[in-house]
Amino acid sequence: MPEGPELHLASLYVNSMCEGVVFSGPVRKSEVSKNPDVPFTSEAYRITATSRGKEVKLTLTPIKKDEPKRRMKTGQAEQPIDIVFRFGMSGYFRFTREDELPKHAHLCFYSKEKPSRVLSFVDTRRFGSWEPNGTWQPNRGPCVLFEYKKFRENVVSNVSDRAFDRPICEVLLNQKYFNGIGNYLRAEILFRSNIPPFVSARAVLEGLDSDDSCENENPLKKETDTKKQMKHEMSDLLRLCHAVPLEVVNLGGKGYDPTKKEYSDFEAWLQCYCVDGMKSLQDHNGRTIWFRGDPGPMSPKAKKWAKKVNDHDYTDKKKVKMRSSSRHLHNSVYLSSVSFHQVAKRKREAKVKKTVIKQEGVTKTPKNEKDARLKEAESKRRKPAKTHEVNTPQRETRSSARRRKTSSVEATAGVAMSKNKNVLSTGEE
DNA sequence: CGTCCACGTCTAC
DNA sequence: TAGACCTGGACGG
Repeated sequence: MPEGPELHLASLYVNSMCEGVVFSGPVRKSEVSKNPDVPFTSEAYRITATSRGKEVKLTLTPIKKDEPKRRMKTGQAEQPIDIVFRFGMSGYFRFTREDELPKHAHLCFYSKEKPSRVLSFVDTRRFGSWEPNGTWQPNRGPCVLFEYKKFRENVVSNVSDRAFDRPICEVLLNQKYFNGIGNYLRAEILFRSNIPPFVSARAVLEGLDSDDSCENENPLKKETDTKKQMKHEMSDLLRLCHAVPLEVVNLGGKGYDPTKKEYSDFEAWLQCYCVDGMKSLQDHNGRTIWFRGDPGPMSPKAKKWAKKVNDHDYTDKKKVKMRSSSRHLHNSVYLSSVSFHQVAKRKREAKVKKTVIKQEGVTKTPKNEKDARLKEAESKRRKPAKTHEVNTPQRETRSSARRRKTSSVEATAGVAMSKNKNVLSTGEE
């Protein structure tokens, strides 16, 4: 669940669920968590939340009574405290009855009522963390959602930073500059801007104005600037870093609470990430980047895999093959956020009908366009084309009809995508 | 059953 | 620039 929009939706969730609720007693941590204890206890306190980028801050505010002395004695808090959370890969908040505490609830706040209700921080994989009396992590930049102006200035005034030497898709995950952007957002943002993922970040960003003209509400200016301006604004990468996550927030808070919603909205919203017909590659940090068309000049090619088992091309290829072919079908395991889960499921189902074929290439020879076209045509023709890997013909059972996205590991130039989102190809070999 | 994969940081060689 | 840190769903055998 956790990129900027989900963190913000989490804060909205806490504020709406906990409005008017009085909490009481100590904050309890699960046995298994390695995060710090939260040394706070109060007879009566309230909880509110705010978010910034990929962090959420809970504020516990004791409700005033008029006997400070007594409270002092019993170690009761008088002053509010903040707890700053990072969600890792699977964190989220839930507010439930005490008897229905979710599995993997690692930090719990109990309400004062008889059968208590509990606000809990749930985190299956435990990559999440919290800091009592914490502040926003100092090395993280301004929030792409709610500090847009500062965010923009921070990037524009620092493009000379070595951090921008890298490909844009990798820089977008740098929280010092893009606090709130994560793996699905970077794919969606680049997709909409039509910028290949592996082009130099500096090349893309330098020349952008620290002042986003969209922010100027000056009507005169609007009039004078025409379509050109609009176009520029729409394609301005930094603006998209704000606008795209905002769209997710606007899909609704319901999209967040795993119990309530259908996640079809979120699924339908994705245009690139895990979408059939899109390509994917591992970036230099081993993260999967989804994109369409040309990967760009700084793409990692197939080195990553090739180098490992260099001599043994059989095993190596086999391995590569497995990844590429099976990966797409599975990216679904997002426990904390059903949305992703559902997304994958839907795609798989849709897949059955469609028949997409793709070709993988991780091997040498980037082929030329003609080949690409031939391949594509070929794959279109034979439906469930098995992808032939050089040595390992990988078979795909029709019955299991798994879904498959295209992947292209090679930096093959953009293979023209057919409009049918289903088809694609990119193969090498 | 085993392998692969996942919305993210972290720290250590 | 690798691992480490974790759990669990989907698949393949």
